[in-house]
Amino acid sequence: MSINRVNISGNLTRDPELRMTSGGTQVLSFGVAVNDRRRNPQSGEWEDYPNFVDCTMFGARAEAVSRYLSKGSKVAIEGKLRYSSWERDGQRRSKLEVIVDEIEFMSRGSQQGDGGYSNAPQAPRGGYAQQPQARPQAPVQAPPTADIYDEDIPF
Amino acid sequence: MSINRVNISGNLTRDPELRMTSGGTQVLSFGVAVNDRRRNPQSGEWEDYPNFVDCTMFGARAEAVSRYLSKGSKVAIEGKLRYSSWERDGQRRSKLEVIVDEIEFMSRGSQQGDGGYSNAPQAPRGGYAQQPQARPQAPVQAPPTADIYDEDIPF
Amino acid sequence: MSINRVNISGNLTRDPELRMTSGGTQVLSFGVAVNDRRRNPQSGEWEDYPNFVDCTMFGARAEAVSRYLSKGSKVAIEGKLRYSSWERDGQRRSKLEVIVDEIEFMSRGSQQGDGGYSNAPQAPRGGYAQQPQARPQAPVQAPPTADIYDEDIPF
Amino acid sequence: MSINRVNISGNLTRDPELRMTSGGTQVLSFGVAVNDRRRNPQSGEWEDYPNFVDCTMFGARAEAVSRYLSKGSKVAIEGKLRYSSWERDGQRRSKLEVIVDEIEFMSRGSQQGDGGYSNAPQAPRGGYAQQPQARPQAPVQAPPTADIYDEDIPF
DNA sequence: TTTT
DNA sequence: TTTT
Repeated sequence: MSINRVNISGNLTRDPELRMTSGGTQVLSFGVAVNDRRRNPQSGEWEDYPNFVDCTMFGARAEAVSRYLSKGSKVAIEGKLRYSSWERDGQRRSKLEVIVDEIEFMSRGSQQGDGGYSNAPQAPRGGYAQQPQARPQAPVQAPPTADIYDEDIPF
Repeated sequence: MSINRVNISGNLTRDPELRMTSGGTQVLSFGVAVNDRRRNPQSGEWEDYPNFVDCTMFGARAEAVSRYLSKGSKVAIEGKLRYSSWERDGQRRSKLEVIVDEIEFMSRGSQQGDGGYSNAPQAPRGGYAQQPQARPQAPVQAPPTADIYDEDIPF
Repeated sequence: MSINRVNISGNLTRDPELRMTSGGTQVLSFGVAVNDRRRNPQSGEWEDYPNFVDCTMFGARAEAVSRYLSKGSKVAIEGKLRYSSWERDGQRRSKLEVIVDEIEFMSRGSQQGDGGYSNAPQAPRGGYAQQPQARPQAPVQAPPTADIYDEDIPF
Repeated sequence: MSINRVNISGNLTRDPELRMTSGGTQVLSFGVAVNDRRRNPQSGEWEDYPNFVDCTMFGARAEAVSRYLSKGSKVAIEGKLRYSSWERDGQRRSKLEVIVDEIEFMSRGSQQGDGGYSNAPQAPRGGYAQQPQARPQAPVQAPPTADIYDEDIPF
């Protein structure tokens, strides 16, 4: 009917949260920081400006995916925009988020202590009862940037 | 660096607004309703759920484009997500919008009185000083839907 | 699994062809010219370079859509890339095409004689038995471009 | 003008090739296999159907990127479709490829011998004179798939 | 011509 | 704040 398509890549800003609708549908929520590299008008330096995008994923895959994602994980996502609005304290609020159709893991998250990075998903930790929120919060280790810019070229 | 790409189609929810930054850059703002056709769980009827997407376009094309768009215009847009946040009344607010890289006109808006439809952009009305907001608000004439669904098929 | 997403807009290069698989699935084939506007390095003039993209659409919607499209129709398409290869005369041949998930009509095609353009889909001509290939081949009337460029701006 | 946007992810089918136009522009060519997971109609098993997509990247980034990619590397790509045609042996030939605007590394390729995986790009091996084609062809070590499917869920 |  |  309409075209509604989003493709983004970035890092999870928090551990994903898994919940269930009353109808039994699994719902996974997480935030993705999509960095925009721009030159700072003042300093002239290149800086990353994060675009914080809330993402929601439904269904059985949501549950499976949740076990492989944590804060810091790098992902590529395909989905669509979804608008919602509500009222709070007499004020109209609204948000725009991304409903995830496809997700690819570009790294495991920050849970490992070895300092290594891997495109292999982390081994799922804990049983199905374990809530993602219950994971120990390891210090976030910034992954090395995987992108190349003209300014990196030494000639 | 990151991938950040949005493709949407829909109808303008209001006349576009053109303004200028202090640096002289033209900025065009408009809203697009991207409809999502879903079956109403209660009634079982097909219904359009609108996703309201705020769009911003920069530069000289913004000014040109503004003369061809009005409330109701159907457009196809390519752009990227941009997040911004600010504080109001001690409350943190944020929004996600689409920065427009490419726009295509799929109809003229609602300004014509002849009931005809055209994919030709409306002739630009008025000179450069005329503000889009100043346009007379003609009654909106709904164009027939241009999409075909399985349920339309009579066999 | 993988991300595979294409969004294009352009004009049909020929009337669509509808056929049926042995399994009874409807298959619609058409070509879309996606114009790329580049400056000619010799003349310095802006020129449109067409990218010819073969598109295929499956299922009941394919049949319905076929009645609203003809050579010259402007469409916006969302789909995915599909590769296929075969052998002919001992030579390996391959092609890349777009499998259509979503299509939007941006104009009716060239079948009308009035020279007018419309974003209303053409009234379906003929009953269900009528094959698209049977349509009289009207001369193609180039639709006016619906896009605005910087160079159009008279100041 | 037109919308022309492609987002894909997949694995390099060969080491990238870097060349230079007569005008001094760097051109990087590589193939990407974008897998489509479908159930085999005969066996009922899930199988990967590869879509082989030729990719071309221009400019200084092309040269930089070439040092971080090799056969097997997983990438996410954003770009546009480009059609070209030519004549060979009196036969008209054409191809559709993707011109790369953005690339992200989702793994290093197959050049390492340590069996480890990393989302960190491989350290660039060799000086600028070294041609990608000159790289020793290490045995390809398949990374574990980074995607989760419903059928992986053990309940 | 093909990757995982 | 909303379009069709």
